[in-house]
Amino acid sequence: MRRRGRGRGGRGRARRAVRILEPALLLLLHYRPAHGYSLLEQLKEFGLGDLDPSMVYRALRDMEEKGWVISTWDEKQAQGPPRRVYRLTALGDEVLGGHTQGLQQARGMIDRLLDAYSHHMEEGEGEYH
Amino acid sequence: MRRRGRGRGGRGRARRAVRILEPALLLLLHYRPAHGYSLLEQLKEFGLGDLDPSMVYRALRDMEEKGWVISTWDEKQAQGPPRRVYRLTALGDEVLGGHTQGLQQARGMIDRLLDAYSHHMEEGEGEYH
DNA sequence: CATACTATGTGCATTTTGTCAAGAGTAGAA
DNA sequence: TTCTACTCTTGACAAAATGCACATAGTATG
Repeated sequence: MRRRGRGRGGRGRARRAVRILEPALLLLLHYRPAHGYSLLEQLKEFGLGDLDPSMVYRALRDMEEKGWVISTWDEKQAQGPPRRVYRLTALGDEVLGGHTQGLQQARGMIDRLLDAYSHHMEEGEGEYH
Repeated sequence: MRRRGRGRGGRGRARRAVRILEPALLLLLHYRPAHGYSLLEQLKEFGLGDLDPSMVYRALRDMEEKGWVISTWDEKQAQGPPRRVYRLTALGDEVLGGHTQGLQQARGMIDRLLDAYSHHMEEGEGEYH
C-alpha cells in the first residue's frame, strides 16, 4: 500500500516551479490596460526578453478564462490590425496579491540557497567533496 | 514559407520558470556526498518540503546522465535496502556555479517585480486601472 | 503589386512536472 | 515464522508547459 508521505487529504497542491510570466502580466495590467503586443515589449524591462509571442497571448487568454482579466477590441486602430485590449479585474487584482506572496517565498528560498553557497565557498575554499 | 522568427541564429533559450531543485541538490552535494533519501530530508531546510520523492530521484538520475554527479552503491548498509550514493563531479561543480548566476538573475527579476508592485501600490493606493 | 511592420492567433511535437504504484531490503513485534 | 513498519529507489503514465512553425490580417511604403 502506499500511505506514505504526508497524508494528503484535501489539498494536493505541492510546490511548483516559480512562475513569473503571469505575475508580471498582472502587474503590468495593474498599471494600465494594454494589448498583448505592448505587454510583450514591456516585459523586457523585467528581464523577460526573447519569449515567444504565442506564450504571452496564450497566458492572456488563459487568464481571461479564469476571470483575472477581460478584453475588448480597441475601437481606434492606431496602425495595424485591430488589437485586443486587456484590463485587470477585481479578481485579477486579488490574484496578483497572492502571486506576490508566492514570489516573496521564492525569493526567500533563493536567498537561502545563495547564502548557503557563498558561505560554504568561503569556508571550504571552493572544494567540493 | 515565411521563414520568420526574429532571425536569431543560436539556440538561445532563456529560462522562464525559475528552477531550484537542481541547484539545491548540487549545493547539498557540494557539501558532501549523500543518497537521495537524505537529500530529500535536507531539502526541507530550504523550504523545498513536501515534494514527491520520485522527483528528487529523477533529478539525480538526470544529472548523472549529464555527468554532473556520479553514483555508487553504498557498501555498508545502515538500515534498509542498498542505497545509491551520489557525489559531485568537477563538471557538476562548474554547473553549480552557473546555476548560482541564474538564481541571481532570477532574484533580480523577482525583486524588480516586487518593487514595482509595492511602489505602484503606494502611489495608486491599491487601485487597479 | 511586393515588402515590411504591427498584431493576434492555431496546431502539434517535445519537454518538463506531478502523481501513483510498486519492488526490495532490514528490523522488530506478535 | 509471519506481520508490520520503515527505508530507499525506480517505473509508468497523466497533465501541464514550452518551442516552433505556420496562418491570418490590417496598414504603410515604394
